Amino acid sequence: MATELKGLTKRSVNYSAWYNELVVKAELAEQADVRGCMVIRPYGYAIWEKIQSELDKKFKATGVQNAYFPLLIPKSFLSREAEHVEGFAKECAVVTHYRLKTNDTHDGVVVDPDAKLDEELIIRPTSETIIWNTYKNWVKSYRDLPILCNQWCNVMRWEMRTRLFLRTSEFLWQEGHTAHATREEAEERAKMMLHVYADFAEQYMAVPVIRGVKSETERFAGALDTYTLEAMMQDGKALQSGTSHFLGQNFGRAFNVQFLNRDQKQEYAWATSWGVSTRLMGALIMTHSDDNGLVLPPHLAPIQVVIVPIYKSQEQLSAIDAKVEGICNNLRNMGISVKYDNDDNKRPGFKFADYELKGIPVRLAMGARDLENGTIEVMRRDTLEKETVSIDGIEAYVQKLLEDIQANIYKKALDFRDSHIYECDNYDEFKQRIQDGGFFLCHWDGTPETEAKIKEDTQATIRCVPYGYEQTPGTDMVSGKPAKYRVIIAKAY
RNA sequence: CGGGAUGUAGCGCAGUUGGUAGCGCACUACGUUCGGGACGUAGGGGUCGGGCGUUCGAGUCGCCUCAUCCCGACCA
Repeated sequence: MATELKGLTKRSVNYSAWYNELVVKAELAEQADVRGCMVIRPYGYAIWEKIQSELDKKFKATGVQNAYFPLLIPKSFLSREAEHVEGFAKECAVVTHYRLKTNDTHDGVVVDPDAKLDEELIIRPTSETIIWNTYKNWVKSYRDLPILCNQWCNVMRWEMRTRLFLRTSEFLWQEGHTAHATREEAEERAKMMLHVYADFAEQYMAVPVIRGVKSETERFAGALDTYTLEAMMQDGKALQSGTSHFLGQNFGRAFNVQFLNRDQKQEYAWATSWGVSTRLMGALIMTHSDDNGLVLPPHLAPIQVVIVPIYKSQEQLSAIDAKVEGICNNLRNMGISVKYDNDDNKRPGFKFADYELKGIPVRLAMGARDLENGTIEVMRRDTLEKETVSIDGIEAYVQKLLEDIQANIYKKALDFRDSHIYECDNYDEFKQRIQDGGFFLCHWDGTPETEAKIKEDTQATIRCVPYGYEQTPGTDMVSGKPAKYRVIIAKAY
């Protein structure tokens, strides 16, 4: 992959993976001083806000309400659910003290040993435990159900290894936690949220996703079923982009959330949880970016259109200002976000390159020539094509162009993905070809042993049992045993 | 937690056999420029990650330590 960006000198040369290093580091985020944490710059955060607001609308349309629960979780809560604690124990940040004091030499502070907590507190890696401990007080009757809560918050997982946006120690996400009176209702909710995520990924992020179910070993800690979205990045690797879990009665039992059902019997509540994180921004970058930087889908771009004036004198600028003002107003009235950059400190060429790096879908440029001819230059970020069009009807033209871009980058990503999905029935062939990336549809006998062998031999994992693919029985390429269906196998981030 | 590497100006880096710190970009001022990351002139900015040691003298050598990055195992 090319890494050299014109004008960036050596800043760019060091990054081999431009799509998750250069663009992100240069424009959206940077590493904080704390291990594996990140600083999200305002422009990057604007993208996250857009993701938040659009997803939030979709959640609310299904009856979900937002709430907020504590950051700190008593250590004992985590161990109430056996699998859950096992899954997260190795990556928890722990609060042990509540006070500092001045050191002996009076030039710094130390932890006050007298301020040790009786019970340590865990910085939430996820909030099932503290939320279900709260639900206990909310649920007495089937009439109290369902509870459909979501929270937008940060969580912390002290990962061995971090990657910007994909696996940071601290990350922003939303986590939905629902409680239901029946198994069917909970399962339905878990599946429903997967489809909410999938629709969002495809319609807003223009990221095609495969919906499916995780194998037992890849399941969330404490879940009976984990539904997942798998997206393919430009290097052919899979990125898990959203999960929804059917948790059965595990947390109801662990936190004693019982209710009297219609048959007047005590029953444990049924649970789901589902989440997406700032990892989605990683997916966005790694799916669409090119050598000129980020390519944002119009439906998510904080700025959809940027207008750059080209002028030699203040008089010319004033004339352009006047002309552009009307266009800006019209576009805004159509619900299109526009930035008119008449900042005198930067030259046009710089602005062009800069907004391309930022992924602004459409750029309009107006200069003296255009003033004379009644035209304007339009550039679309996805193909970098430029054309000069009449200023009459430019607003409708831009509106249509934005939709074209949205559709085009989705199609481009979809074509790429579909041309890198292969059916494979021969293990030796598989082992060789998987090294170049791609998704492999292979028969699986359903055993963890086979799964482990594939992982050991190739580092690839079973991503999911996919929906939407016609399934025929066959033979497991590893074990030779009969298999009921094909699974998606890929290398993953 | 194993293996590898790196810490020098805001960013990216150079710094030879030890001799008192430099380059590009960025930044400031002025001028010329302005249709694809402009140019000239003049400037500002550094406890060389930290500590201890060797030495007349350490960015450079030794030991310790901290941090970050990359590759694995673990994970959204």
